Amino acid sequence: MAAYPHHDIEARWQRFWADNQTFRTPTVRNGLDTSKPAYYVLDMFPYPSGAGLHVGHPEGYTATDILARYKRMRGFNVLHPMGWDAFGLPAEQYAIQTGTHPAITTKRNIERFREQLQALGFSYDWSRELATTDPDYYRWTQWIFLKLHERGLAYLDEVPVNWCEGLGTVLANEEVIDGKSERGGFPVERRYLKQWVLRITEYADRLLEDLDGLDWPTSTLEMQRHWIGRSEGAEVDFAVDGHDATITVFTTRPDTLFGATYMVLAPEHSLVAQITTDAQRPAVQDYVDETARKSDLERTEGKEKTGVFTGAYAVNPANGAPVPIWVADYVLATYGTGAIMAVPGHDVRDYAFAQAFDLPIVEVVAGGDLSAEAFVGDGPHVNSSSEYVSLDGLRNAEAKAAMLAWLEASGAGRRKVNYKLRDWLFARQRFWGEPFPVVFPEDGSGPIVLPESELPVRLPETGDYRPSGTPEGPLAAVTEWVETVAPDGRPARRETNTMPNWAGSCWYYLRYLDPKNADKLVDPAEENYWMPVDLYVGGAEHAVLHLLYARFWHKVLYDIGVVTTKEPFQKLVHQGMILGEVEYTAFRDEAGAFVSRDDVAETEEKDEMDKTIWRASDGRRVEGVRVAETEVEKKGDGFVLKSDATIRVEARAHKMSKSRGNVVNPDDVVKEYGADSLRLYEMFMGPLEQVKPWSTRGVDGVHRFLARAWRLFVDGETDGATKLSDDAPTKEQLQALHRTIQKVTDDIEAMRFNTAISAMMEFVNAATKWGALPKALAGPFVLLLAPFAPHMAEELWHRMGNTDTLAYAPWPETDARYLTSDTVEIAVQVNGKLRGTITVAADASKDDVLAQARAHENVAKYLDGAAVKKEVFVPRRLVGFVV
RNA sequence: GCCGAAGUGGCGGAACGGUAGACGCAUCGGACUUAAAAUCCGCUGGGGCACCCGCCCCGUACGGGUUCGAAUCCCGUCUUCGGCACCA
Repeated sequence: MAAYPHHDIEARWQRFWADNQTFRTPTVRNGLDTSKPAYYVLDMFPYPSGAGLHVGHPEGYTATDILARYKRMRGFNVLHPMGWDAFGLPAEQYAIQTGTHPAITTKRNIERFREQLQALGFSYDWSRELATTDPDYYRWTQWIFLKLHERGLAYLDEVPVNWCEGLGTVLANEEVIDGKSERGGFPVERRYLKQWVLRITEYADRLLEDLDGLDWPTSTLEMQRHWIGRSEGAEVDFAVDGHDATITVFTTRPDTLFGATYMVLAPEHSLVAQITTDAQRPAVQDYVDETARKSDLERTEGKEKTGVFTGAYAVNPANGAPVPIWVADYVLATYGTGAIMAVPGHDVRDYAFAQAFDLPIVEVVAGGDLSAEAFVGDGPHVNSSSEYVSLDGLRNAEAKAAMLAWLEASGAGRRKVNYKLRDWLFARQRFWGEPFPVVFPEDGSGPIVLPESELPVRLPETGDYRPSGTPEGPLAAVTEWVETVAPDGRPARRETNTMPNWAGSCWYYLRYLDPKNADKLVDPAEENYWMPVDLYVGGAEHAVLHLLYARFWHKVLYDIGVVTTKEPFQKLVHQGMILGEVEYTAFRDEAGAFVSRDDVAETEEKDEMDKTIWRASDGRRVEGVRVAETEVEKKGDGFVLKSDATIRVEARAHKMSKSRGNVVNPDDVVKEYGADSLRLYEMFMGPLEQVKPWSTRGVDGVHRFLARAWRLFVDGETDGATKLSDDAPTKEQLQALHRTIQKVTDDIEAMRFNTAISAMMEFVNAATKWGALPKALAGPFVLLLAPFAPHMAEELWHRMGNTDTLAYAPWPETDARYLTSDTVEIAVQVNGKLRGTITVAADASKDDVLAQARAHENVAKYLDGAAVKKEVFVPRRLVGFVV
């Protein structure tokens, strides 16, 4: 299907770029001309999986490559690096199965990924390539850990962790979805283990505030804000009647303190055992045991409230009233203080609980109907006074302020800001991760963090990679590695946990600036010149974790003077997912009869392939069968079978997956259509941020466009012979060119690559009609095409007689003279409806245009006999009459 | 349930509040060819009148509103996608 010799061309130019190091960017200390402006355009680096590149990868990479190539032509120094996020579970699992050291697998996968990326013609500076698994790299990951520890931001804690038997490891909260491991879907249970934890909460406020200056998608900013989850309120102390104990609660509604009719402790709360009365002890004990056995999933899935009375009472500090203390699992041990004051009148969860257990509901804010539901809105306070304090008549905001003032004055409470964000569990029981630079002396004294001079702490060359099945990782079994001596000479054991996958990706964007530096993480001169990253492109799945963790580390590095910017990534764009080709699915029952889509119900599963489907009317199983596009037709909102229009079918594109068999392999596309076609198609599909389905026919379309462009230059019969004309371009031709320059330039700047490509297609369509393309237009056009289809552009540039790469040729300038034409077409509306178009001189006066508009035959018909009340004149576009 | 994004031809998608459907795909027709492929040219939202240029009505998920004029702005509803989910 090759309509032009893309194989030869692409191989030749890839070799040229590599041989000539066309895209190598020198370091600042090594001769970079820093009088030029800097542009740092970064891709989220991939995990080099054994499956190789996916068509989703080149989407973002092509977008950044277009920007990189464009900015070079505009005179910027461009930093456009690539590397590998190479620690991770798959290599370790492969190691378990085959005994191959993960380093070997990783190296192999990286080589394949690099080859595949190079086959797509990306203009990376490969001299800056890095891998997180390289000891020269992770030495600095470890170094950052030392700095974190120095500043008290890394600590060992006995924390409830998500122990996953199936993976033989502990998972981070965010790696657990619905009580199962995100990877593999194994059950997860709680266990208490001593683990390294990073104090990210100390940076919560800064992480929140500094979001304001960033050019990021609003959804991502919102997700980060929610994840940090700052809420302002108060801590209130309740004395426990008959015990020398105080229960402190956190509340965002201190104004409702008078409405607190009971309290709830989380089952894990440390005071539960102490305050429970003997009579209630068996019931409480049972309840606590039961919740401990439950996974998070089971705890959250039943929406009905459960709980047990402890028999104890607390004293409401605002009025001295006794408040019964309950234990219930709807209160989380990990948020706030693990205890709440329950105000059923004005909190929906407390209301549900009070209803279930027949607890009193007191109105303290007027305006709702408490017999029906909790009232959470604003209103005047009632029933809220005592000998100590009164809020009656105040609305929420004033009542809050008044109560806070009283709490602080009386010592019963204090203002408090709380966060959903928790400290970051920073240890994994895995082999294939960064070792901690930490040893534990055999005598049982605390951990010793190694000095900088001992870095890097390397992973052992051999080992048994199997999870030990205990919370200790596989490294524990590598005796010759584990047994060591502490810096002071005492025998010691190494920390056998490793760092999580996020560690290496938290700071890689800095190492690209100075990848070979043996003395420093990054030289200040490099950091100063390049940072921050001007454009960062990657998947929305990293909206919270990677981006939040990286921002945290960046701020720590800022505090210790390694970097000079508060934020690492100035502008962020998420590319949308590429789905498989649209598929039509019909449903049939066990007897083989078709069932309409409307009559099919399905279970809600995370993974589509796990869904069960049945006929809604009788509950019998049905199965989906694929039907060809030719078998269906559009009817109403959806598609139906041509053979039976009452049977609606499902028409949708699915996520690419091996099990569905709809994965498109970029290698195949490159082989058949070439890299330029793949690049162009991925950009032409639609807006970068949008989810969009793959279409092989669409690839064909852009390939045809490239072939048409090729034929403008090269005679298909003789190859080599140029078809360009020496004629001076006409004014019309120059106008076409300059409009294209303008449009392509604007669209690249705004990352609207699909419409930039449309503009070039229009130019080629016009040029095809001209018969021959004048040389004076051919050069600028090739330069416009270059960021998108660099191989073809280089080849054509070369064939036009240029001897060097066009990678640094100046970007074509628009000439304003050719952006306007002498005449313009103007729409004529009467009462807002289009009634005709007229062609007038571009600089025609308002009166002339109006006169011409009135003279238009069809317009005149509508104006005839009607009084014109208003005339609208939009220069160069439209006139309107209101009658 | 909450937060965010989005609903436009057969399909992917274009449209500073100003001629809706650019560009591409698919379909159909024509040219070239012994034929096919490739290529080139043309048509293509729906309906109606005219069938010679043309003209009219409807149409951007649905219902309202603002405006001379709304895919675009405002209010409400529905649907889809992504995220969060007892966070006090």
